[in-house]
Amino acid sequence: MAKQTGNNKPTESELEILQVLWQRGKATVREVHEELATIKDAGYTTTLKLMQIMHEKGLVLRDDSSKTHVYQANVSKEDTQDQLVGKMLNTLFEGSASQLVMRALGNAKPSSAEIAEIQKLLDSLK
Amino acid sequence: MAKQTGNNKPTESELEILQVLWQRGKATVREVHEELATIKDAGYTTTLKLMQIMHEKGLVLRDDSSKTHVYQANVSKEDTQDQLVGKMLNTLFEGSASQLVMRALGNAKPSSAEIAEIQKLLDSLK
DNA sequence: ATTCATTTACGAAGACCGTCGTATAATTGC
DNA sequence: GCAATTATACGACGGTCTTCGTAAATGAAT
Repeated sequence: MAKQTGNNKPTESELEILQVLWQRGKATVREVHEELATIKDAGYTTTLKLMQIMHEKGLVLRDDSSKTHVYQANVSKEDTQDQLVGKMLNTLFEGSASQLVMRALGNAKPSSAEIAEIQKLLDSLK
Repeated sequence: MAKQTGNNKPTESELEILQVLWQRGKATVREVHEELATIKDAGYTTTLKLMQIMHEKGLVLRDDSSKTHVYQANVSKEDTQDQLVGKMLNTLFEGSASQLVMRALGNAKPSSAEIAEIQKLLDSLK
């Protein structure tokens, strides 16, 4: 999976599309569009155009051997998460991960299973 | 401190300015600009314009009783953090706070003091 | 008072983003 | 083969963001 080069972070709409691609692995424009249609409404050509631009940017790979092109993500979910979490850490939490964690945990009540999982990670960090 | 109304989240540049205002409490355009100059270079009027727009949007308060206006944040750091963390949770972590936490903790090695603090919060959540 | 520096106000340019309309090409169904 | 459907390509528009130039107002210095 290609490393993300610096400051070309995906936009909001591109993230939505990446979400679908990360989940499905490969997908056509139509498939992505239908799935997106459940959470927003935009025309088919809008999704198409966005995915074409993402292809130009290198955010996705495209198999155009048949008429209906098949897309897949070219950036990993993990790298993207790191990139955006990192940026948020700098611009909003002065680089303090624990502050971010406190705020995330404080608001979104995690289940006890999730708490246990974090507990485990915490132990391994000590 | 005014509640943030829905989807008018501050832009990247506006966040940089808010950072300065949160830190200093009150500040003139010049002061904000000088501080920003240490991390980016843009003209003075650029900072001025941004702060004027932020004032229109209600992101900052302005005291213009003297020629040199004095600004202060009109949105709290905490609300802004919640707003952006929440959005990131939805668009990148499928609403799972623990996943976000894991990723934040995994990358930015927290000190043992920070770990202890998170531990405490975790206990209180159980 | 006249200059000089500082400040605000304002407009506008350039870039990017999301949106869509429309044209063209390919495939399918009859 | 031909019409209908489905896909891609492409241009363009409106909005927002960042940037800056320039003019006008204010205040300070001599």
